[in-house]
Amino acid sequence: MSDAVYRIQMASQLSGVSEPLIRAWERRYGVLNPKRTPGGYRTYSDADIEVLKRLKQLTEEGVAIAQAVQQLPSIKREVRAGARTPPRAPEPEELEAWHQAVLKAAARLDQPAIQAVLEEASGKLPAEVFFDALLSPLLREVGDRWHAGTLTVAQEHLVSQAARQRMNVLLASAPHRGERHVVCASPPDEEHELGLLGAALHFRHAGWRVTFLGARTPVEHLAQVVETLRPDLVAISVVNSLRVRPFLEALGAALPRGTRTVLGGAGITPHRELATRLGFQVLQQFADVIPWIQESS
Amino acid sequence: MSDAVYRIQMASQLSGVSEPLIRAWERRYGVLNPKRTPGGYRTYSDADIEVLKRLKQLTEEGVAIAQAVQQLPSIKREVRAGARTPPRAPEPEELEAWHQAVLKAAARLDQPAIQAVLEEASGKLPAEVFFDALLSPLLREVGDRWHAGTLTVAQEHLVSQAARQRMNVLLASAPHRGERHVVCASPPDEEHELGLLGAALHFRHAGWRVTFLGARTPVEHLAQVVETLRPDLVAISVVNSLRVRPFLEALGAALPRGTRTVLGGAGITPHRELATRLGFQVLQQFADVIPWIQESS
DNA sequence: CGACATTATACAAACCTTGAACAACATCGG
DNA sequence: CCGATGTTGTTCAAGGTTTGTATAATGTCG
Repeated sequence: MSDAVYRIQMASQLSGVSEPLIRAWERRYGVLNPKRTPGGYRTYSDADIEVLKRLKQLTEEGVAIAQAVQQLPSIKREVRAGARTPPRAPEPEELEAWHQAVLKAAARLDQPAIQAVLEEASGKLPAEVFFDALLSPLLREVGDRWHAGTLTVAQEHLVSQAARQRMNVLLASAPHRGERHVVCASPPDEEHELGLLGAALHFRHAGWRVTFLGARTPVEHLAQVVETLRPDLVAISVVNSLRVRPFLEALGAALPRGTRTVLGGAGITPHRELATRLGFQVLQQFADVIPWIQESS
Repeated sequence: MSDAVYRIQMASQLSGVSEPLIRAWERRYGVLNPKRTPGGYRTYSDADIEVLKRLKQLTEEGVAIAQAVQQLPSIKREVRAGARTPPRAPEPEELEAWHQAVLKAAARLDQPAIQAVLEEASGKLPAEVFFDALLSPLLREVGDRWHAGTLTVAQEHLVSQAARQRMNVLLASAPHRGERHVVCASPPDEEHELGLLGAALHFRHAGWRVTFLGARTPVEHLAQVVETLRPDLVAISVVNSLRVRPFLEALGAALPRGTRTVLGGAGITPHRELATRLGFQVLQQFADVIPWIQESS
């Protein structure tokens, strides 16, 4: 509550709640009592933004705003608890401990132990933070070590198998409903599914309806789904697929005109130009969906 | 948690009871006394939703609503205790209803609906029964229909994707530790993972420690794991792998002498003889692990 | 001055409520 | 077997509530 730094326009952009609506909520339900400048301008703090985000999420899940507001005390408690740890690195020591514990268990090929650590961590962290701050760096390191030869294929697979399983659990328990609809998929010969799972998780928590087709999706399959469901967005993750070029061309031909499509993952970088020419949007990493999700259509 | 947050529309969606019926039940039998907003709108809590779900289940089983209502006190006690409905033998009609519901949702390409049905079923049935009596036949039918051309590739994938996700959730929440240790895997070019997941689930519930390597396991990977962990058993599922023969030969060469190995799945049948000669045990279907699990010691 | 905010009022779409009626079905006495 | 009666889920219309957005007139900031 100390630093009230954002004006209403910025608060609106950061939270995804429209300006008039923020004022309406304040007037009608007394949500937030933003400090005012001498001239009467509202100023919002980071905590205020979080509250707004949470309220928006609740309404998108089908809870009426009037009822959502009644939960304000618990929401604020949540926010305060979440704010105690910096959003970037929640408890760096604990994260590092989990990180090392997984690597140790992997060295022993002890899958139950890997799963146990991931389960503990995913229980103590918000799902998205779990993915962004622990799982994602962990798998990057495991991949690097594998390339460097200090980790065997078995160890690498064991970790990614456990990670995939945990992500499936998180995804299944994430909110389901949403106005906007995204279809998540990867090329037919793509083996890595985790980036896509991470993206799907972010979308769900941002209030999207997610249809998850998974890695190794035939173009024909994807086209059928898009044609029938007409999603607002198609999100495609490319990591180690080898046939990106034919895939992109087939995709361009198969998708209905005007389908908004975003591509992400390490594997897309070499084909950025082709993808752009075909009308796709390209992200450097799939982590970059995060800001993109907020941007409204 | 007595927060009454859902309006009647949401309560209807979440419980599966139609809006007018919720009101009718309230009017006629005094079921639930939802709080009201100042304007008179009903608001329901999570516990209310559970009660509605339970009532719906009872009526669908043939219990008259008037009778079901008399059980309300015990229902509410159940809900308050958070107790799941006691596991019971799968009712053929209910199974059939779920079965059809999934097929219908698949026809609409409605993945959230598929997931919802599977989630409901897996909550009401013991995990193994859920797999054996619902998921397994369901996927066989979906596969058949796909071959027959009455189901598109998209619909088939959507169902198996949702099934895989649900199985991952079940597997993650199954008991972890055990005396005997089994490693579950499939050939490097195997695409179907569900049979393997089912087997893993059975093993876990039978008290085994399971190391789950998943579909598409390189032989090298499997060999490393077996060599290090020295499991009591290696279980391998083969469904639509095309290179079974080289896989089996590589496996025979790579696994340590005396590794007890069991092979199952539709894809193994043509190679039964070779497998037996190499010292592997062959099951007709992977469902046959079930007696096998118990038998061994 | 231009971009941005403020308040107050208004409005339409989506949503909910009540009460009554209705159709389908079972049960029971004749 | 028939019709009467009760149960149960659904449908409809009229009228109120909630909620996001729009407008106008005015003020603040850099």
